[in-house]
Amino acid sequence: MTSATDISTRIIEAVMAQKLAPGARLGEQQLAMLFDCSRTIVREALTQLAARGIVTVSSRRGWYVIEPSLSEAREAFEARRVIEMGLIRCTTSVSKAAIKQLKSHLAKEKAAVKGDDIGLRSFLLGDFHVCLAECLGNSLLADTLRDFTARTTLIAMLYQSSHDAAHSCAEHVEIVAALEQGDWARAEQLMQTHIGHVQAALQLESANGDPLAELHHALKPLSKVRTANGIAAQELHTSPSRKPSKDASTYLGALL
Amino acid sequence: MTSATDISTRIIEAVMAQKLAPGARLGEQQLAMLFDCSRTIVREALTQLAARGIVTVSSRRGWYVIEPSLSEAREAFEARRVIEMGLIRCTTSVSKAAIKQLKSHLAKEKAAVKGDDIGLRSFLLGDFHVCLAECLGNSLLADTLRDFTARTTLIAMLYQSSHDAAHSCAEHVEIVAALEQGDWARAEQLMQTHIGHVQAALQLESANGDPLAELHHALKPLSKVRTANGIAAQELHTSPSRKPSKDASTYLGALL
DNA sequence: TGCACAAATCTTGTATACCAGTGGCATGCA
DNA sequence: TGCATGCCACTGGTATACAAGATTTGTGCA
Repeated sequence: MTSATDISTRIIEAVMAQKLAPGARLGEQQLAMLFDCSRTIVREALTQLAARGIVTVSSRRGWYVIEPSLSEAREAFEARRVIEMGLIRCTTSVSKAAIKQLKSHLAKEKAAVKGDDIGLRSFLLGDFHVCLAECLGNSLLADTLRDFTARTTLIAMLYQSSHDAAHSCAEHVEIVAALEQGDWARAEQLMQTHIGHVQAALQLESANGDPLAELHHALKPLSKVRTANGIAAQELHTSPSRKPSKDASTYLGALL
Repeated sequence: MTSATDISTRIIEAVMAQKLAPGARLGEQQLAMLFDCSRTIVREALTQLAARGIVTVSSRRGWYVIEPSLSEAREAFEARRVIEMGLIRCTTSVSKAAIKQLKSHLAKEKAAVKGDDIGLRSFLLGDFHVCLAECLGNSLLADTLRDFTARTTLIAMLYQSSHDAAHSCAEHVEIVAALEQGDWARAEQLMQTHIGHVQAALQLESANGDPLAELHHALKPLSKVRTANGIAAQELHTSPSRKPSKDASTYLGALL
């Protein structure tokens, strides 16, 4: 038995951990088995996520993790830039406790970057930004940022991000250092370039002026796309076997 | 028969039109009758709105329009400031069509300010900001802003805004003029002061250092609070008569 | 062999039945 | 009269049954 919020939280976390790829199917029945609850609860969770822009429902076909278009990708990055830079710009002071919490987060990030849990690494790199917003004293924007970060994570998966985790982490460290010194202007500038780096690592430009490029990329064999990040994409995208076993853990395992 | 999205849209609009006050009760059964659908659909709509932070559910008691606390109010205004100013700051050009659309919106605003439909006036004054975000090319932030604007509208109702509609509208006109001239810095500055004015019109400060002031205000008779805006609060807050008639239109009429 | 059509199956959409917690009201006792 | 307690009505919480659309599979014909 699980609550709807638990399920939606788990799905968001799985997305941030790159364990659920764009386009992944989220069958109501499958989730109900997986979380040992009725479809009603699953539906509630998926409805929440749809309102937050993480999943969409295709009528009588199923629920799917969103696959942001190029323009949506651009908007998502712009939105993050606006919020995160604006948040720093509006900051006048950061408490000791907040700095401590951020540093604690950075420690976790560093450990994850050294370790081999790619999911955890991806999650923490994204969660830093949520944590930052929270520490800067605006949980409303933090919640919004969580959704947007999940979005950009999906975009990164979809558009083959070549971004380096260690580099990202190092930039996070610099940002926190600037905040600790009270150098807001520098922190803002660092955030600007940081998000720029993340965005630049995508292959968004390929479609500029060439409407076929997107299609071309979309039709690439999945194995090529995903193994670069060391994630077994097949497992994510494959639909359940025709006669699904009662053991739901055989698929959607990313959520457990 | 109505879809869940229709219902949630209607509720958001009612909030922006100040036709649903903070704390207003949204009974599932009542809404189901009002919109001629089952509780399932209503529940879906309310779940969406809860995810967007417009309503909350009190277990086994009912759904209620949120009543933002002082700190939530502060966060909401900061969030709006961050997003709207950031959006203007990131703007490099505004299309002719966008300016035209904004001017069309301003015309509607002016008409509403002169007219006597207070609901429409309130809605349009808030919708301007959503429209602006849309025209600046970010519908993701526009959607976010819709929720935040609804939030600040509720805050304005809760904390007795003394804000003047005509003044607000005039400021909107100035902002669009600055955008048309390509004077982003000025537009940003105008937006800053505009949101500042809206926020300053609230009685948020009263509670600074005096924890009783909030309680004191909260316990004021509602009629005092609301009639200043010319809205019959009783109608909004009054619970249905003990033996509710089948005719749902007797209450929650704000939604029709 | 290839294609069109039909049936079966799977999946979501919606309504409803039933359960459980909350609050109000009446009753009875001090 | 004032207060505590127990009952009842009401409201949301959850599961489930059934309907309806989409997709896939199977079959027969050219």
